[in-house]
Amino acid sequence: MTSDRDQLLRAAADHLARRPNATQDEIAKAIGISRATLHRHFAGRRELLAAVEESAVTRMDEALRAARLEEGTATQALHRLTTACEPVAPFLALLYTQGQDIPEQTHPGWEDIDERILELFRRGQRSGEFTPDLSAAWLTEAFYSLVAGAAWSVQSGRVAARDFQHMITDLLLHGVASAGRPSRETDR
Amino acid sequence: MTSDRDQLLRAAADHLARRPNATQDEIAKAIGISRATLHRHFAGRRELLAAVEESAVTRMDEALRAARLEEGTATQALHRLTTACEPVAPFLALLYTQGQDIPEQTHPGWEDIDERILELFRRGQRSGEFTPDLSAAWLTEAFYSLVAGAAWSVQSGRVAARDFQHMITDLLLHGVASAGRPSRETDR
DNA sequence: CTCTTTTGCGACATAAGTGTCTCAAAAGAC
DNA sequence: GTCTTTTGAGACACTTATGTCGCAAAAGAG
Repeated sequence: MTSDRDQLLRAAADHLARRPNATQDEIAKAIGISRATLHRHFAGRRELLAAVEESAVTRMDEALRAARLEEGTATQALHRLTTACEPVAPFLALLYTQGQDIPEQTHPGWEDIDERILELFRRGQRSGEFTPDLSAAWLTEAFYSLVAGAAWSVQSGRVAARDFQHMITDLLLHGVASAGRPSRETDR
Repeated sequence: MTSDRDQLLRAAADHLARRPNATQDEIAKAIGISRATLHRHFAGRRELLAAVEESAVTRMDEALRAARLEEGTATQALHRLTTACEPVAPFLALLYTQGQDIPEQTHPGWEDIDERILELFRRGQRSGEFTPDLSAAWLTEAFYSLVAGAAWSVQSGRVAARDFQHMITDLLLHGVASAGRPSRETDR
């Protein structure tokens, strides 16, 4: 039984998102391999988390590239961003459980990622699509929070995976108040 | 130097929110007491987290009671809820780092709390104030996510504490898109 | 099929963190 | 001021988890 490292990483990340204090022994059991094998791939918790983060940064980078945030309206770009983030969401949810200082301080890649998302919100504000009443910093934080929250809800079965993109962007763009909400076609 | 248990709990929770894997030794140092004293108040990590959760449930219960969610419009109630949650937000942020299964499974109090928030969103949907396009389950999850995200942002200095209530409810009610946003007075 | 690589198991060594205890010092109460 | 309570420090015992190793079995490659 040869294990695909990426698959192991994903399964381990999933388990850790639910049980952030899990031991290596517990993780190994949960994903169906031996502790020795887990150790051969990720020599301890530190290295496992570092691999998760590395993977998250790489995938977020790819997602952002695929989303081409400078093209089209800011609203369209936000849709593309959310869709592109979906496969990375479980990783982001896990990183949230490790504390807020990890992303910013341990991997330089986050700075660039944050800056690009921040710039999207700023662009939307400059173009008049997005309100200037809420700071771009808060909007970026809110975006991450909603993505992580959605990932957890999907994982726990409270909401359907197919609604991921829609529920985040709909709430982020239009909020919950009925008054002022666009009809279904106005977004595009 | 006599330590106030509640104050210790608060300080420990703050530290743990930033460093979820911190040892008791590290926590004790960070909050300025000895490990022995920390142990006298909270006999180990398990007991510390249990105290945090107990405190969070109690405070959320009080917050919900103070917010009187059945009174007035759902929109008004949401404002009151967010304001009332503010002092509990750092505890909620910490509980997020401990995994999503902790709140629902370890303390029965969360069920009641969740149900009351869920009911607020449902009430808003029934009255036509809130859109039926987004599930109440997602809205409840999103509410928690934004509260935790705001708590982290305030803690890290990225946004100002005085903006807590406004930035959450504004985003949750109206979203970020300029089109369709109410003027400043339409909320009340 | 053979040969190579990967894996799991079990045992034990090692490391890190927690629990416990004593006692003097510090702080609180009156 | 005296007496009581709380605290911190240090030492050591205990617990838990991780690291390491050898080797046979399982799996993969050709």
